Amino acid sequence: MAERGRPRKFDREEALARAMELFWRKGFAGASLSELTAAMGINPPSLYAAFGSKEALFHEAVSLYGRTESPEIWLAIEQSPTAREAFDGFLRATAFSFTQPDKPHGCLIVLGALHADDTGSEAVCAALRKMRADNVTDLAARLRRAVDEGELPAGTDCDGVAAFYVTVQQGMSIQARDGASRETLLAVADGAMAAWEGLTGRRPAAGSARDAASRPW
Amino acid sequence: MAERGRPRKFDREEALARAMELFWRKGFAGASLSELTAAMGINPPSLYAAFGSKEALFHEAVSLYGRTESPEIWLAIEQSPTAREAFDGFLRATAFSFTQPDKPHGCLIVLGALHADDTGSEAVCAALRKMRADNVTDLAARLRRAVDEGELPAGTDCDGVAAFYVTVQQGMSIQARDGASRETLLAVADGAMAAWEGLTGRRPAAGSARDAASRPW
DNA sequence: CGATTTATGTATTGATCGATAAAAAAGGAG
DNA sequence: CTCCTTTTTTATCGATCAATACATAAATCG
Repeated sequence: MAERGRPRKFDREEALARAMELFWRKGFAGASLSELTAAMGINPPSLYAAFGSKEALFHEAVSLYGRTESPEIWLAIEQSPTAREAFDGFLRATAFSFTQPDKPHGCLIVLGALHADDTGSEAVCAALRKMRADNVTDLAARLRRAVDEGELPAGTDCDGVAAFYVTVQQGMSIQARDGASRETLLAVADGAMAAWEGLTGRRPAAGSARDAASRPW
Repeated sequence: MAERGRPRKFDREEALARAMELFWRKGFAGASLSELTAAMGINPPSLYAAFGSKEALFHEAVSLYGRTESPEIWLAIEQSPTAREAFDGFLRATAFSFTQPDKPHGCLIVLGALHADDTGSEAVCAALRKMRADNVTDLAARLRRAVDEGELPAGTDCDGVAAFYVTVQQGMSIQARDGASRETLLAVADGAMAAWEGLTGRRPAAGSARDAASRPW
């Protein structure tokens, strides 16, 4: 039952946290093995013995990120009594999470691996893309609940509204990485909420694209 | 006056277009020299003789991108009679530009170099960041013009509104890269325009962050 | 104790990165 | 033709990439 062999000298969770921070700041491809091992305070063989590979380490780092950095955001979605408060809290918690002092700004899941190319990062890129898609699904589910509960009209385009708010959140990752202040991101959140009534009120029946005849572009 | 020496065998503009397309698809760090030379149909010495370095080639590619891929978007800003039509056209042109068949989806300026780390891409990253910041400035200038012309009230937070719409556009880059359809992006554009009246109507004086006590909803 | 097991530190591995050296090739100038 | 300039092709350069071989160290087991 007891541990066999030489005991590990470093704290696995602590090393993983350092790796997460580096991936968050520099992306999957941008964080090299030498940088990772330096940040984690270990040598390459220890990294591979403990985590398997750079890609496996990244997946664990993303999992840790989801458990430690995002929860306030999704708590707002689940625990707010109304969908409007849920989405407002979602965006406001995002503004706070993306501009924490002493932490990389923006979201690891958005900024961690955008290009499906970088040295065999296809699987990594696909995993993050799926997480981003799941976010849209979760937001849409919250909107459908609001429709069922009578808060929103039956004709609400839940997928479209969810896509809009996720798009704003993803844009906030770029803005945060570019140095936008917390106040600026909160103003962006307010802007997005200004669309709430228009988006969730009675919609013009079918289709979101207006007739193209009137606009040459 | 005439050309001296052995004439160049390849078309410089054509090769640059191929490089732009590859950078657009894979980012600055993700596009390797071997991939670039293969796409451009030339050997490394020809690339360096014609463009100087990978970074200089990227800058030229970004310049070409701005001249060939974006203009419709900024035409909408300058030529629309009202600010509302300007921003609506801006987002709709973006939705079209980001989902062109046979071209990488999303924006090179947003997706080309997000992490200031990748192998000496600091200058590249800073250049794109400046272009993104200039976009906010340009949008804000259009809003100030609308204030001067009486279309928008004097208290309009032009910088805040511009930040909001740029954030939406940047989020559309992520969405487009993730496979969002043109219709989805147009719906997102409609969602952002649903915020127009709320954003450009009379605002609560100073500051963008609300005091939580007086939610108008 | 010796045997076993696991982790560590050092030193590399082959592959690929961005960037060039060197020499042959293709044009105009004399 | 012989120079001169510039581009071409071929074959790399040293640095860095992600990932390991190998021998040693530190623990438990019998």
